[in-house]
Amino acid sequence: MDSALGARPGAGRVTIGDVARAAGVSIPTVSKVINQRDGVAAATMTRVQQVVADLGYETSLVARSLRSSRTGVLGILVPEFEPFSTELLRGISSATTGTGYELLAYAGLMTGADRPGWERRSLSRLSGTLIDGAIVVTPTTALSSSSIPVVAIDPHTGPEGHATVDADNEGGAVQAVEHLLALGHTRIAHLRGRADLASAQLREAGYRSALTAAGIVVDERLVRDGDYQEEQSASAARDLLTLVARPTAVFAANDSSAIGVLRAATDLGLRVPEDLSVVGFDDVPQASITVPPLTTVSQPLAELGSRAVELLLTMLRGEAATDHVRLSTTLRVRSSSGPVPRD
Amino acid sequence: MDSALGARPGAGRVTIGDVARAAGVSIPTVSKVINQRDGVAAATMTRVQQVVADLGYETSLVARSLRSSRTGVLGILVPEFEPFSTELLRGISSATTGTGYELLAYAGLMTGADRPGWERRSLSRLSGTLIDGAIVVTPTTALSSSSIPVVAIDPHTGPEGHATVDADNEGGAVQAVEHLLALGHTRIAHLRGRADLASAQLREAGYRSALTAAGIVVDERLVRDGDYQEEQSASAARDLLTLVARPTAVFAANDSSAIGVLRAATDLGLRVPEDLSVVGFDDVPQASITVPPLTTVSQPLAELGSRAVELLLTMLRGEAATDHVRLSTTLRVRSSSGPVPRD
DNA sequence: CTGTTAGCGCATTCAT
DNA sequence: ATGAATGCGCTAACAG
Repeated sequence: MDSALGARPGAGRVTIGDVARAAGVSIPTVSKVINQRDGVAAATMTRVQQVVADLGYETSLVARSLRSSRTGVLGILVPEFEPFSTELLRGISSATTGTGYELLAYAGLMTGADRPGWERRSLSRLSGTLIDGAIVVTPTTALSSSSIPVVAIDPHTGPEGHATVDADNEGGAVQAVEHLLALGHTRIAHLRGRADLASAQLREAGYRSALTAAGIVVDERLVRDGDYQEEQSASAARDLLTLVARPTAVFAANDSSAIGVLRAATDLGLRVPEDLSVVGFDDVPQASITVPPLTTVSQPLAELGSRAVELLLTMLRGEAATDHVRLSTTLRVRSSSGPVPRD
Repeated sequence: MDSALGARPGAGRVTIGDVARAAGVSIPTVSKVINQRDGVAAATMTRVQQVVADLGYETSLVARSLRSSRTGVLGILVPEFEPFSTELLRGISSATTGTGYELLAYAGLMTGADRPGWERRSLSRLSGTLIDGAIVVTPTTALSSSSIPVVAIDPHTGPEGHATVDADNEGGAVQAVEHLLALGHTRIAHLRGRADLASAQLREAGYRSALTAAGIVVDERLVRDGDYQEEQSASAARDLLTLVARPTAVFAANDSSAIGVLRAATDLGLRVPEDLSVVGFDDVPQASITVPPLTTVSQPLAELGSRAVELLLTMLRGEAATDHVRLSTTLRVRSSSGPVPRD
């Protein structure tokens, strides 16, 4: 007698087998009841449902997805959960509510050498199929051949190759620099982002074209690498701000960089915005609580997320979809930018 | 020649079988190589590793978890992705980085009648075991008998029954009310949260005890239901603010409610803080960008998350752990509170 | 209407 | 050192 087998459901999970045994039917019958398939007597059906309720049984996502091709779950793949991706998540979440899909956000949390390629790995791990479709946040490589529909948000390689939702990086940079020009600044520095990322290249391009359009020749000494990081930006800013002819304004490629500039300025005894104007990019929640509050280019993060969901749902329905959505940015003027200082 | 078999990995996922075939070995051998078990010749090992790299093979989380008991993934279960849970996520993410675990955040996105019990259902779906342990955010029921370690963040039923991390709700409410008392307010109203939630009850208790300690008898007409929601709070606030003896200050049970109060005040032509002081609870990112910026009780959300991770990791290691962590709150004084108006 | 037989992709004995 | 067989929980064909 295999005594210990069915007796103690308290130990582990309740499986479909436990339900079948308790209801006195076979496993496939329970499966049919659960999946609302017909071919089950009404009496059997209610009895099974009763047992399911009693035992608190829930089908295992894992086992089901191994066998069946549809799970009703959308996957969001992010490198880690930081302000940028969590804001996207909010938009994704509200756009998904009521569609019948559930959400599964996955962070590989890769560090160092493993980092590049995280999106391929994560996608591969979840595919096959835990999820019916995926939204990949800031992938650094193209996700061309995947077995499920994939939408990329702000891909670092540009919009080639897959369905994409992104913000107007170049246009946003132009807005930022034009704002500074309008305030009278002419010596405007730029802390660029990671050279390998499309967004960084576009923001730099916007910076250059706005200056050129205003008849200003770009002074290459005023263009430094901030790498999208606060630390590195702070040290680059220190260099910049101790130049003989120091810039009166800095356009940083993202908010983290801008915060680094703010720190450097404070360390050097420069007041913002009286002595130095600073403009960032992204408008993460932290941007409004810096001292002074940061003027920055706002990306509609939540909307980026919801548009990605819409695109993905369209693809899931098998309908043709525009494979590229670009949203416009808006300049959020706060207190870190002001008129050029008179000397 | 079974030509179409191993040749086209582009079609679906690359499975362990594809690798085995390409490397000319059996599936178990590949499995051993991948899981770093010994019993494989060095030559075979490197050959298999080469093929794995070439094909970009990654073990399927799904298949592995069905068979093996450990997945190296921590699950975060949330009702949906809103500001509260995404802030927690950030703390969880940074605390998990470098531990070797990956993160899987799951939102059931239940609405209406299905809502209660979402945590049981989600846990059951992911258990068995996609995840090695779980952090459940604001569960409304006890998760006593689960097959994996579970930590609850801010459980709505109080700290009974499971490992818990929460903030000092009552103490925070006391701070908020004492702040208003210090500003000279005596007619202080309270918009309470959902009656069934422990946090709401504790905040109300703090409100009452702070008033009582100051020798003020609670005026029950000044205590209304806001249900933690902006809409309902706005309408309750409208009632409150049109009373003959209207309150000069409102302590709202959370920030959403406080924002509702702000709206109602504006609609009625009342200035904040000149005519009315408003204090919220939570300090979600939005609290700093309201007009005027909201004075509120700040919960250390990111730290709540990281402490939950620490607790969970301890449990996963099989060590004994204190099963209840309570973090203190701090009052964040911004501009929505001021001295009592003179009349 | 119900139960039997397969097999999803993988990890684990146990043979060889 | 390697491979054949088995089973995880579940669903899809079919057979009774």
